[in-house]
Amino acid sequence: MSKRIYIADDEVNIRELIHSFLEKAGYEVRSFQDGDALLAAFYHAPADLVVLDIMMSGTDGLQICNKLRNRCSVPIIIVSARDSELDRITGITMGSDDYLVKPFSPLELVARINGIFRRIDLDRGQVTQTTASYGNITLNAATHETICDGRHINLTPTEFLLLYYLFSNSERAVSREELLKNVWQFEAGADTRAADDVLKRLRKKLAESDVSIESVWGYGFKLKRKDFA
Amino acid sequence: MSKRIYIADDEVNIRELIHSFLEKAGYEVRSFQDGDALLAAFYHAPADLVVLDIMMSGTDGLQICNKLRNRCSVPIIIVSARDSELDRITGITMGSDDYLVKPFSPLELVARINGIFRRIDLDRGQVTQTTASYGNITLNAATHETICDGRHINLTPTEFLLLYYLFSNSERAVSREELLKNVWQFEAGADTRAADDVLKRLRKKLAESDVSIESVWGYGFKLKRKDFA
DNA sequence: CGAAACATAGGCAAATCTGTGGCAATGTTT
DNA sequence: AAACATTGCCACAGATTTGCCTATGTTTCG
Repeated sequence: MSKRIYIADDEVNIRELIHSFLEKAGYEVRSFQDGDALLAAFYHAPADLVVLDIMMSGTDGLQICNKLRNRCSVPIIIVSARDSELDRITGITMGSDDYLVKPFSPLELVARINGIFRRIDLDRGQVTQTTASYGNITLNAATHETICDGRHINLTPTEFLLLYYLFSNSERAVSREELLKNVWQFEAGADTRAADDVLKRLRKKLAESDVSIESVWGYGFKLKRKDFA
Repeated sequence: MSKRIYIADDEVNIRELIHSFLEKAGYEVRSFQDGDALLAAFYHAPADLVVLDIMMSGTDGLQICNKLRNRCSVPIIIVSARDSELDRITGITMGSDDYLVKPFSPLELVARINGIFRRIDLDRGQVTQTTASYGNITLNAATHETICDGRHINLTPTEFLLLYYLFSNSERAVSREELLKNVWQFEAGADTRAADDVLKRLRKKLAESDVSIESVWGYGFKLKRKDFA
């Protein structure tokens, strides 16, 4: 799920610059003219990270930072035109996670934001990879979602399991028996065309995608990318 | 317990400067002439944070950073005489938590190190933190209060537990069995649709909110924000 | 070439899953 | 004691899934 970032800066140019860069980086962004507006929105629905200018009309960035910090552990980045050692140290000591001096590179901001999220992930120790990809399709085992070029494909449980198994063994052909054993947990010997049926439906749903499921005559199936001539 | 910090820098003056400042700040410090020595010591006894110069004899700082990152989640700060946007972005993207340009203020380094440890503490606290948020809803485990847009929502104990569990696992789909096990503490296999019942009531109560509880066919449930197209 | 084996597509119906409203058992408050 | 809240269960309806069946291609092999 995409992370939500709130920005407060009273210079409209900077605000929109940051906004567009962060959106391009895949975040959901909302920007605000001043800290009080941000704070109100945050109370309404918390963000995953906050970018604050120090010099704003109304409550200044440091105070906003303080209020947020008292309330929760949301990561905060302060951006400011003021550049002195003392300013930077104050900003960080007051509770912000980083302090950038204007003019700063939007790309650096993005990198630092990514870094903060990475730090949080590392601390959480969540390194479990739950996705499998092939061609332009990605399966997410954690959410049971199937994405093709950003679009959502609706797969039934059996279809999902079968495709996931194929994705996990994309480099080789898979036999029907193997599918029945691993997807259906049947014991070998079951004489059923069930796998063919699911495959039939999968092919229909994946028609628009990059991925095709070739049949290996007399054996089973194997994944292949369509654009491979 | 005092935290242990390792420093690698081949300029002896800088090394000792940093060393003394960090010790004054209450950390246990060991410094090394180059990255390889630091790495060897780290394998022997890991540190809580590492400060790396980029330009060192032997393996350079970025590579050391990489090796450490592959191995564990220790926080890393890179210090370097090279100052360009690209250098900073590369450093952070490669896995460091911060990038400081020489000459830097030792006090700022200390402040940033404190900041990183604070971030880790905040994240750790999060696990046992009393509040969980999703969309515009915040659950407070301590008071069993549920707030949506500042308004109060009245949840029964079971509803609260279930929603709290969903909030804590908002990034993935949760199966019925898992819910029964964790919310009801039933052992698996209980054939009950109690979860569906609570979900039914929850959905009704959350109808006005940002949050919707989607069902994952044949599996369980997953949180989703409504304003997401 | 022709037959047999295998694979695919469409349709169908049984089985499964999910949401809803109602209801009763239990415990709690007034 | 009566009103209330909570919560699990049931039955029903609607939707979805899925295995099978049949008809129709496609490949292999004698």
